[in-house]
Amino acid sequence: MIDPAPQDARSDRVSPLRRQRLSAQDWLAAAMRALVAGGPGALKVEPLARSLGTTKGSFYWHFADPQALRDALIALWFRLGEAEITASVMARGARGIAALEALLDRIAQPPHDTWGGPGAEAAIRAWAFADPVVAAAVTEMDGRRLAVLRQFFAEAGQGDEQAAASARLFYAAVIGQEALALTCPGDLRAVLQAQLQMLLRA
Amino acid sequence: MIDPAPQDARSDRVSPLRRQRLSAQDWLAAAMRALVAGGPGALKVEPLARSLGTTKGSFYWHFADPQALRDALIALWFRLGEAEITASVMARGARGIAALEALLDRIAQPPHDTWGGPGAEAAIRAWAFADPVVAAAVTEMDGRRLAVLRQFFAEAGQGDEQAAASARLFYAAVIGQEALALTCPGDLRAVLQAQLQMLLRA
DNA sequence: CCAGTTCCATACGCACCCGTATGGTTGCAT
DNA sequence: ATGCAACCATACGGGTGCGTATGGAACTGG
Repeated sequence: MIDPAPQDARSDRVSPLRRQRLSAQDWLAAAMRALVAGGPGALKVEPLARSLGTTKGSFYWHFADPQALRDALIALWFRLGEAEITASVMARGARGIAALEALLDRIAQPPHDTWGGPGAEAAIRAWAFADPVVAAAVTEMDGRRLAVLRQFFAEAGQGDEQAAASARLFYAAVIGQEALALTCPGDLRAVLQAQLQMLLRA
Repeated sequence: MIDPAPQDARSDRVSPLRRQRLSAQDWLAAAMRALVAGGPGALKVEPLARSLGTTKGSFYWHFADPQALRDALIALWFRLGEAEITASVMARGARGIAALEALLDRIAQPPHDTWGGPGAEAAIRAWAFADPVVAAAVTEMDGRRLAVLRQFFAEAGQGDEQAAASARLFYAAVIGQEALALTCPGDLRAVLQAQLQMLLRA
């Protein structure tokens, strides 16, 4: 095929973003991008290797097998999501409405493109269809987030039942808007702000 | 219309999942179930054939190739979704709040398991990640649904801008709740009813 | 410069799926 | 019954991804 010269140095590799040596993080970032762009079916070793300008020889050095990559990817998403929560909870010890608004700011500012960008959340949630392990992680994450929201609404003066309902409606709005934003763009922050105002008036 | 007439069950061949002869509808139903259960990656000819107790020889009789199956599947979802809309719009010429409540009843009653059950909507939406054609269909569907909702909220007395915002929030709530219901079960109808009440009070 | 470790490229056997070609089977009409 | 059309099973070549084995390149400290 393409064999112009005997093994010259790497300097003439076609890949523009070719790094000399890769880390497990690089593979995870590539996997996340592939997941967002192509769904779970894109999490294959050899295509990922091509997207990184390397071969699967590198992959099997950093990971035992594709399942290990998947596990690490879910764990990474979970850690980032947890950090998201705690960072907002810890924000100057905010409580109640202040905490909710801090959380809203955090949500309106999507994660870095390195980790899949705005579509990451929806992609992970979509992935849960094809993989029970992912589904379990998403369920756990949903539970934690709902618990935090419930607490904030309770601190804002709502009763237990009302706070639970508000938490669910707010969280559903976030999920729905994030999914909707991929097809029908809109001002995520403004819409969620409106939803929050409504819920706080109830 | 879409339901195939029940074949006369030949009782001498009662092999578990084996029908004597299959139609394109049978393949579409199997594909929809596979999509919900395993994601887009499960839309492969030979696995589908096995799930139907037949071989791909049958598939390539009814469809030109896997892409034709995918196209037909999207078209089917689109037709069913459109029917859902028009059936609610046409419901005794309901308008405004009555139309919204009729729509809510329709949403709370998920489609038949033959076409993927409650997870179908979310599965299609997830599929849009991996396939631009699906993404286009989902975008089109979102636009139509939002337009209908906007009209209903306007008929309920809201101004253009307010109606648009309400439509978006209600639709996001539906999407979010459907996604959430897969991990954290809850009373879909009650939650959406609450959201609708809130929106109509604004 | 050299040895040791870290990281990657290549090759190979295996398995799965695709798409076609071909012949066989079933159902229906005459 | 018989002939035709609809429908399905099987076989085959090609492609792609998996996982391992093995040699070599790139970096490190001495």
